[in-house]
Amino acid sequence: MGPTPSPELNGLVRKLATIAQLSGDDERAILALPARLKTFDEDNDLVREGQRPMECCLILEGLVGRYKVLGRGQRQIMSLHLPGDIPDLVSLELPVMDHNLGTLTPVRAAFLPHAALRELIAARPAVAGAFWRDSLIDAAIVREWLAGIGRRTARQRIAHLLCELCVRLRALRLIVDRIFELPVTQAELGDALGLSTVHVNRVLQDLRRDNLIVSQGRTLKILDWDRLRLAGDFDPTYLHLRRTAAL
Amino acid sequence: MGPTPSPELNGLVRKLATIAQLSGDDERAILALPARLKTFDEDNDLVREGQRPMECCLILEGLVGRYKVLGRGQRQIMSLHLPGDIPDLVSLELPVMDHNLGTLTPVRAAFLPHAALRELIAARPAVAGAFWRDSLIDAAIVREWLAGIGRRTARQRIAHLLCELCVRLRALRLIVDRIFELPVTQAELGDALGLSTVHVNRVLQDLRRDNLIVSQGRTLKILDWDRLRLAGDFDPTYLHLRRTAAL
DNA sequence: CGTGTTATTGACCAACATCAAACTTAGTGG
DNA sequence: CCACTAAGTTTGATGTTGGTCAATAACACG
Repeated sequence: MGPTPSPELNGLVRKLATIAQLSGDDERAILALPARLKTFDEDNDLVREGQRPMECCLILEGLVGRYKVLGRGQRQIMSLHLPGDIPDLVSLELPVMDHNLGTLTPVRAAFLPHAALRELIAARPAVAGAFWRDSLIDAAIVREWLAGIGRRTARQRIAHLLCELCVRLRALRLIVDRIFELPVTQAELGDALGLSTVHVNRVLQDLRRDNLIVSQGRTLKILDWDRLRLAGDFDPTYLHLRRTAAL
Repeated sequence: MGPTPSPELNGLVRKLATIAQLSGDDERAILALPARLKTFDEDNDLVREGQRPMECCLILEGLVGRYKVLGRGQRQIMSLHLPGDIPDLVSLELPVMDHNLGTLTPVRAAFLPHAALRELIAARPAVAGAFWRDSLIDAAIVREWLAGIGRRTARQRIAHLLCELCVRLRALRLIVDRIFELPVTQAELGDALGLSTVHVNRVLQDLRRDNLIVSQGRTLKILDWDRLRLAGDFDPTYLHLRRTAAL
């Protein structure tokens, strides 16, 4: 008898369901993965550059950022990861981490041994395909960010990111309407968008002034989806979601 | 007996050899792939956003750029692809292209049917792994570019890109020393780096003035590798090459 | 030789960064 | 319940990198 099927791994199944179609057997095989649960405070690293992890971390709850620190201590966040993501799935094929994974909020994570994941992949081609697909989508999101940082204005970039997070959260059924927690500081937003904190602040004020969004505390509410989408030049194709319902 | 083993596909084998270890059987299976050869002039699209390709293109010769065109006609090149690359391998899992692939030089390419690639992947796990690994490295390169555009100065970005291309070309044994053709216009460099043509020009002049590089025509020669590397804050870890000899 | 593309220059400008201070908020312990 | 503190946000003043526009020079190619 294998390990107790963790209800914890349901998030992974749900996430994969947003991008691929899996059979009941596939899902059961995923749920049977052995997992070591762990919780982290805000601002902690799950995995660090240079490490050679023996496990992959599945996010159960909270927000994780993938980042590098360049030359003079400047941080660039390269992607944001939501519950259901396995941001270091990459470590299965690329043993040495070339970036850090850090929590932006308190995080609950499940650590899945490489060996078990490899078995799963070998035994269940559909799951292997879903994982491959997931890392390709991950890459597509990074490319979209690259295009944004390279060619979009600060206002566009911020609007775009808000749209992206909204769509991703809705696809995961973590929000229903267009109201969500954005538990990141403006400094972190800047690190993700290649902007300074001060500028992020000013642009956010603009967006509020224009009634595109409101935010009380860390709750963010998109007031005018269509105009925000327009302001951010946002087109969700690059997310490659299965159900366009997510829009 | 399958189709004639094309010497053309050797480039793919050589490329995969730089990132993964394949058996003789794996290599023979790759070489047996059916391929439709095609040549393109400079500035043509191999695949376009929105398309659903039924084949993947393997670059045999020339330089290919992956790009998007945003809102007001501004182009962002998101990656550069050298001979041996299959830049649209992604289309196997993500049927709708979310970007364009265009030639920056005249290009010879081999088109490989999806069906044949799927059979290859199903039959040879090591090849599947190599492909996965390849797309993960592709993503790692995009992340590095993202970090650069987000946080590095124009000078650093340009120096970094020159270093990257040099290392990649050497890994493929396409150059021996540090002299290579950079058959791209300054406008294209700008599109890749998120800079204007004018600024690219000025920074290149600086690099020449500082004796980091020389360029006659489109032949580029790195004069002072160590200082260029320093100027670009370049660390090749993210390329995940098998032989560090490439340095 | 023309003719079109690419590189170079100069003048000017805008977006965004930096610095530093004040203000808000949320949490903490007495 | 009220300081007190630390983190985050907001503001203003000022600086800089790199963009834009437009013209000229250098090539490359037929």
